[in-house]
Amino acid sequence: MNALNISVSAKLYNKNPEETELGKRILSKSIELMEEIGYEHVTFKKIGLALESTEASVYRYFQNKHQLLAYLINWYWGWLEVKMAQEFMMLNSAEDKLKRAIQLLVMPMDEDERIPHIDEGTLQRLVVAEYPKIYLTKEVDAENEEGYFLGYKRLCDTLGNLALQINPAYKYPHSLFSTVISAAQSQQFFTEHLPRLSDANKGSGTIVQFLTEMTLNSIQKR
Amino acid sequence: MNALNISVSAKLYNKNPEETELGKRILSKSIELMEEIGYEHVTFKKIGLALESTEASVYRYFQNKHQLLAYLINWYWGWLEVKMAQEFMMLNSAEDKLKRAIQLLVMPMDEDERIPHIDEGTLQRLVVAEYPKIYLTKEVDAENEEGYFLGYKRLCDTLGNLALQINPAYKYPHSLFSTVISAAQSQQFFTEHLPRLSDANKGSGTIVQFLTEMTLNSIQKR
DNA sequence: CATTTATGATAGTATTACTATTACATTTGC
DNA sequence: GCAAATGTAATAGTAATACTATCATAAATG
Repeated sequence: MNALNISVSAKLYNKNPEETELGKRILSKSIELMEEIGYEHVTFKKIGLALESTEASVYRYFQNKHQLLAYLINWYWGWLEVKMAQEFMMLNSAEDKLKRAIQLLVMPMDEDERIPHIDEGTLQRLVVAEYPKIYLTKEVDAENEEGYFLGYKRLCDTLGNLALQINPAYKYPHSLFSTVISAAQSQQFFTEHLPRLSDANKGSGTIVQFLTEMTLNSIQKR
Repeated sequence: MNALNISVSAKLYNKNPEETELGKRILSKSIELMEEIGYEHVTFKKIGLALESTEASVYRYFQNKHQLLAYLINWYWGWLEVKMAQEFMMLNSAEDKLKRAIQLLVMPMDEDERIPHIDEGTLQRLVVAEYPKIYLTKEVDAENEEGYFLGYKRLCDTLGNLALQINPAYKYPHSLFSTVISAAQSQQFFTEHLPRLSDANKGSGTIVQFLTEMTLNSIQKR
């Protein structure tokens, strides 16, 4: 049960929250709180209160709410990639790896006991509910240069390369996997809140099947 | 050059903006302003100022910024559907209609001179930059009941039915087209701001090809 | 001509998103 | 064991935001 560190760009915090107790409690509580009341309704004051600490203390770690969300979401993509790398070791074909990757994107996550201060399941639900908000802003270009989106980009690359192993002539690996990852998130959201926009009833099985078919049909040479 | 009216649910405004001059100017100016400075930076005060009117006047038409955005985006989906219906009359096969629909989702739009107070091109760019924000909130279930997302749902249905004409056994028409419509938007955004997440260089051609291939490969019986 | 409707002008409130300062407790380095 | 650095709490203050309310007036309508 050795510790595991997910690396997140230093531009995503004022002061590294992984390095102090309060920092870790901020991560833990803000995931909870954001998932519970929604990003828009969160303020640093409320986080401070929930921590029995203060607004000012939270500001020491993160410049603002947006940066905090970006941190959490990047952490999640980084963690998913580690998780995928582990699982891929047990698989041989690129196709099996892709299938497994799609499952990991969609299936509810268990707590990773190597990282006690972050509840991965809650974080996953947070990502489903909020992830496009980190790039859909007028600051996207500046933040892109700061590395706000590296986690997402890396994950897309990884999956895109698997696709190219299956069919080196496939022309749209980046577009396909940014689409698949987005769809993995939005289909979960739609299934729960806007069911007319999906064909899944409950559970993640249908979403996995839909995405797997779509992915493999797109890649395969014919 | 006869007028054309796009119907938007009455729950999406306090007072129908299409019915007064000021209302139309509010639509026109807020599209411009939101596209220019971004949703987050818009306030009703700024809209009032841009109109040489007042904050209070804007509040008479819309309860808040979120409702205004929802109105504009619904208007856009409604307008797109009308546009598609027109174009479909000139086409015979469901496949051709789907191909054309994807083009309309992605290609830059010309101003529709039947509706002088709305610049469809600017509105399209606004939708690309902001559309998930109308449903990614904790209020989604309540707003769904008010009809905030009808435009999107109807468009998905329409395209899903075309897919079923091609292959009545296809299992995921709703998921596929909510994915394709979302991807049409996000690929435009990525191409401009996060190019590592797409394979398109410039222009909308590559995006259209990618989406068309993905769609047809998914639907087709094999 | 009377009245409804639309708009403008102004004021006010609670909340948010910060910034700054001070003080104190704890850890660490020597 | 002491000094310095670090982490945190407490408090105060500011500018902007998101509204709500009221009143006056102009224009449209019946």
